[in-house]
Amino acid sequence: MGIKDLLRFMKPYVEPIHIKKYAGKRVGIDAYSWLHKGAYSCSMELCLNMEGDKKYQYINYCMHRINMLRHHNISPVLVFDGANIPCKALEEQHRHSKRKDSRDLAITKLKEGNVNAATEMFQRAVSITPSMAHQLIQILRSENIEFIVAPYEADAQLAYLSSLDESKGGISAVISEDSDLLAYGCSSVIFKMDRYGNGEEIVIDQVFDAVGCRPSFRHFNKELFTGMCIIAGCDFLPSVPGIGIAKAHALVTKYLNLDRALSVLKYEKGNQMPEDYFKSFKEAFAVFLHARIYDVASKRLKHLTPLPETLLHSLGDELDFLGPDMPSSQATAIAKGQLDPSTMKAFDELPSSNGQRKSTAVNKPPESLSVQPKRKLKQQKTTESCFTFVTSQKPKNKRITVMEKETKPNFIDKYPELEKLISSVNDDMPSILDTIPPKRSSMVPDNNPFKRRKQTQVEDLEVICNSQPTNAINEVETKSSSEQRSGVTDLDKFTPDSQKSVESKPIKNIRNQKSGKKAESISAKKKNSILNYFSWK
DNA sequence: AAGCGGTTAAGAT
DNA sequence: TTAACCGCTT
Repeated sequence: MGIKDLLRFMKPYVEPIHIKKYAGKRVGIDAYSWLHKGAYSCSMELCLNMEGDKKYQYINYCMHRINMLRHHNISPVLVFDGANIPCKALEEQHRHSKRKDSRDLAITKLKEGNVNAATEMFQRAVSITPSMAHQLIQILRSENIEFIVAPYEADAQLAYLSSLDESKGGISAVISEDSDLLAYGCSSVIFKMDRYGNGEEIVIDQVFDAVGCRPSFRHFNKELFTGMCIIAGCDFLPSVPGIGIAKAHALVTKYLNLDRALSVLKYEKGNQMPEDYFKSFKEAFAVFLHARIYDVASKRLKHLTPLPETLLHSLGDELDFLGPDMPSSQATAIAKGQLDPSTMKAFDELPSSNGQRKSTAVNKPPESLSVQPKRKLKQQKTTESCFTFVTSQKPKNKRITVMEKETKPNFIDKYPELEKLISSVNDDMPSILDTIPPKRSSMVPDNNPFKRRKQTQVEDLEVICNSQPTNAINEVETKSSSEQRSGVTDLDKFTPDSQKSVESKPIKNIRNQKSGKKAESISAKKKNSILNYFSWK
């Protein structure tokens, strides 16, 4: 996922920070990455759609982090993925089938009694369903936490918000794990943020401005940077064999012009280059720079950055690969979390995550459990456990221990029979949670557990942060004319001589040998050349 | 020197 | 599931 090796390559520009750097600011969050991490701890419960509240622990995880941010006076803005864009359809399909395989294997292992192996496979099998996202959204609503569901890629939406002034609903930084954010043009991205708020930040303007730091990005701009990312290999277009991030960077640095860089690339690697590479490149470029996003102010879909008429033309007036446009009302309903962006059905009418639960109760977030008449006692306890982030008067460490111990001893005892396991887990759980006084959540915890641990760590970090690289003197700046730079990234000027090659079959190379069948069926569609590349994966 | 496939160690929940 | 490392290839 993301841009191959980009983060490693950008290492010199990574700065350890603490999130409190953004105190008083709005910060965007790639909700999917949190949902996914949160789902690890309850992957089996989610995969099997087991009864009980354990499967809502991912919500706990997300809220924990949200409250950590709020503790530092940061306004979180959670951004959810919408529909898949067509160019990602194949990859999604692929992931889905891998997850299904993992799930089947997990169940087999479980039946065999190998719980450890089963757990591992369940963790590979979890997928984040719209239903899960919606459950988190319901909590966010009730807790007055800002969120938005992107029409398509959350990354693009985050990049758009990142480009807006805070006074216009913009955000000052993005928390994510995905290097794609940089390719989308986010100005400030925080990677690997832990539960205390420590993370690694890349600020793209600092990258462009840095003198004497290698690799040098002097004279780069966002378009060139995105172009470099695509050449290095991204989700939408694999790199030409033998080309990685370093070569891509060297090419773009040398010519500061994507047309020329690609021409040279074709000259040097033409024989290994798919015929429609240029067109695919342009489409990938459009995905990164002109993706469809939701504009809150106008309540409409817009392009991340305005799409030049000429580029539109050179793409054959064909923008389906960005996902279809949609009416304002629909886009708004999606953005507000009222419509499932994939099915376009209202969320309340959705069946539960795997579509087979009888009771609606299990489909509701833990918050609602206190009004469920059935199994009241147990559920109230667990409900509380789902909100430990908010109020606990207890020391955090104690809580964490409780949560950890809650699971394993339980299902280990029961593994021999899957059916029993599914139906009865939680029903006779040891009441470890009994020791926790049932308290109702309050939004802003004064006793926020993140505080203590953080302060010491943060101070250490600040020392690190202040030590800037000072080897600047050695850097010899390459002279390049500004005329050369101006407009050089204008993709409209692309003159690929192989536009029609979209219809041609993908060139055989190492990557497509395994999936030749798929590749052909796709090229038969001859719709979108990016798809041809996906079939190679 | 860079890419790339394979292996291994460390991390998280 | 990364990240780091090794050895082989270009």
